[in-house]
Amino acid sequence: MVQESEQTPAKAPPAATPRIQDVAELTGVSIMTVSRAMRGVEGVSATKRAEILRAAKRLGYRPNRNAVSLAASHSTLIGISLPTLFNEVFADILDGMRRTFDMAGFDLVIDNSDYDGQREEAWVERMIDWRPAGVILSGVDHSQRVREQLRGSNIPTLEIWDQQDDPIDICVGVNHEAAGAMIGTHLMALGYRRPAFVGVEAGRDPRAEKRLAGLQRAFAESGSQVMVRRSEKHASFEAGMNETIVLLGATDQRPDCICYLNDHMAFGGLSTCEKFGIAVPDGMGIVGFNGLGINAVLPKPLTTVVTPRLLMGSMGARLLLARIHGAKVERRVVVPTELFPGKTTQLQGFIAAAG
Amino acid sequence: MVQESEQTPAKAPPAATPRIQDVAELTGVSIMTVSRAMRGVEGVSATKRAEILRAAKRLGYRPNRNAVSLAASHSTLIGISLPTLFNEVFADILDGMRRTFDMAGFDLVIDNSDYDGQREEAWVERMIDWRPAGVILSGVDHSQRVREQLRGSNIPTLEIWDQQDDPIDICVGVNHEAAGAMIGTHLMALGYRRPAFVGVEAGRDPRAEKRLAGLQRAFAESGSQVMVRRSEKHASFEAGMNETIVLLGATDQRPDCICYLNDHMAFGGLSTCEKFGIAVPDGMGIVGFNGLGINAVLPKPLTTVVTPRLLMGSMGARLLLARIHGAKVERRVVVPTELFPGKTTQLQGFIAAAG
DNA sequence: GAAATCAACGTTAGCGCTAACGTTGGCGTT
DNA sequence: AACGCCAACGTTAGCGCTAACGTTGATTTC
Repeated sequence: MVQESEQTPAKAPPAATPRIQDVAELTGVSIMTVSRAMRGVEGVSATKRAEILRAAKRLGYRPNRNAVSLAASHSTLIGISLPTLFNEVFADILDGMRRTFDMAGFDLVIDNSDYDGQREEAWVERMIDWRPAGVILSGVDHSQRVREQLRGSNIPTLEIWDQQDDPIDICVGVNHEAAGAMIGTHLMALGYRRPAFVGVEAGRDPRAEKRLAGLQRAFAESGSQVMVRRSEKHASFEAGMNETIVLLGATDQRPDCICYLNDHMAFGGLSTCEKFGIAVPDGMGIVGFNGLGINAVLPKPLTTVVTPRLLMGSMGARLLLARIHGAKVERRVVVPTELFPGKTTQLQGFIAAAG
Repeated sequence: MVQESEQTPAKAPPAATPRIQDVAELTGVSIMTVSRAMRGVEGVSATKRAEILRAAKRLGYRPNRNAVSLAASHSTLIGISLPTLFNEVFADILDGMRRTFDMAGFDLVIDNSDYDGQREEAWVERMIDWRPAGVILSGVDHSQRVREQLRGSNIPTLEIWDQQDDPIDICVGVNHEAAGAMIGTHLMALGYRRPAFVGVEAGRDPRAEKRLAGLQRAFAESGSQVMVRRSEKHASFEAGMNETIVLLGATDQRPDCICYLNDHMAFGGLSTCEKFGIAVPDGMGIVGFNGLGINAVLPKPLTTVVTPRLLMGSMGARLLLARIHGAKVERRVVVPTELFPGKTTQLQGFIAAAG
């Protein structure tokens, strides 16, 4: 009989989580009006909007994001791939971006690739399956496939921390080659002639390689070769110590200054020199990179290059947001770096003793 | 005329991204069969499955995760809230979990709360809107609202790094109070009687407070009070230096040993002591926490408590996965810690010189 | 050899929302 | 008074997939 369906109102199985329908019924409007009210788009009178919002709050209604994402054909997720999380640089960049995305209502899906291109490639592919509002990659060195996939799917993409003329979409970063050259020029002016560089295995950190290239270019002017040591481990205090020990052991051609991949490594190098009784900066110049927090309290602050990581993060985030909202934005933003002359290099030029 | 619709086949607007429908048409089966084949569930012959998979690959078809999430009433996202990312402990825990979730096809939505309960609360609420497969929180100290929301929404929840009898759902962690007591007992056995503790502001790190409580409980047996210094900054090398300087300045009641919130702080303390000409361990005992990487290469390794962070991460991840798949699992797992006697505390008991 | 069984599929009905378009009634215009 | 216009709603048709329940034909059972 027809009665049955009336006796058992099919509409409301005691739903645990309220749906938009429930709010609509409670307020006596259509679900479309609720949708409009919730999203804050126009087409609802102020009175009704307030009423709907009150009802939603009373029911504890919150839009199901999966449904929103499907209906809107894109999610409010932002995918972000970093090489590693245990690194002050990326932690700072992330921190700079977080607030901006948070306030705009986006959630971050984070992955760390361990500096592995394959992993990044696989992750980008999976990320696209979420139809994210945007994707953020670190650096500008990505496989052709990654570039194609992101461009093809038309997802706003930000490359951060490094930069180039032809980014996938937009980029905000430091000119690493120039930063390296800046260090080299500075060291040459101070009279250093036997430079060394301590980094990690080639390919593990493309930005560091660019800085090395800049360093080499600068020193080439005085005909100086840059000795290069690459650690197989992370760019840490420990690795800095180990590689420095090796460099100090080269008695025939011991360098007169060492540039490190970052401040942590440089601090390890500084400690090693002091432990071995080598005076810094008189017997050895030490240069770090990034201007990390640790440098502010070291008894002997490192000569380093300060990178504006928080700024880069927030700027990148705002740019990507603008891009997501369809605004025309700069494709390439180069943020400035600054050389900080610490106490681990000479104060002024000196004549290097012949090797 | 009716012809129109036939002349313009409405089925295929030159879709950029292929849908399940496209694969179905290409293979000549229903979309349901494609769905089954893609997900690897039974109900498809091996031949047809292979054929479908080949077609999907050829078209570059990948399921839209938003649609999957909506249809399945839950997503393959795992929300994870950490107090901070710039911290080896949480980076390690995250690292331990990552692989497991990665292989199982889950993506991580990460947030860092900056040790702010309000932020965590807001994030949990927003996270639930994604109907995530699971949620991971750090520690066991959460607001009542967070507990209710997660329990009410029936989302598998893992609390990690700390533990208690009544977790929201399941927990995997260290017994911090016991670890603190272990340190205290050890120090007392070595003859130390004027202990100090260096941490951060109360409430910022509940785990550290529990360790302090354990330390106090142990030392109470010998009637010793624990001097407490709290930094307003992060628990870093720098903060360790600063607070140690203050403690060393207390000439009337200078402590004979200092326990730090973590190894980084302890290293800062060690450096400070050496800088001030205070012999370690003879003039001062130094104890860290966690057994971080840095300790492996320090010339004078710290006495510390080693926490199995990677293990905790992978164990937690596997447990949560099992929970997600409906298995009955332990609600509470306490992972063991180990005291590592370094060279920053006495090797055996000594009679403390009277203050 | 008829009924029962079971892989291997297909059909139907949504998941919970939004885009796009349709409707209504009040107000100004000439 | 007839018309146009425009807020302020409602209706319709999906977004792309899966759960649950058919259907079918070949194989098994006694």
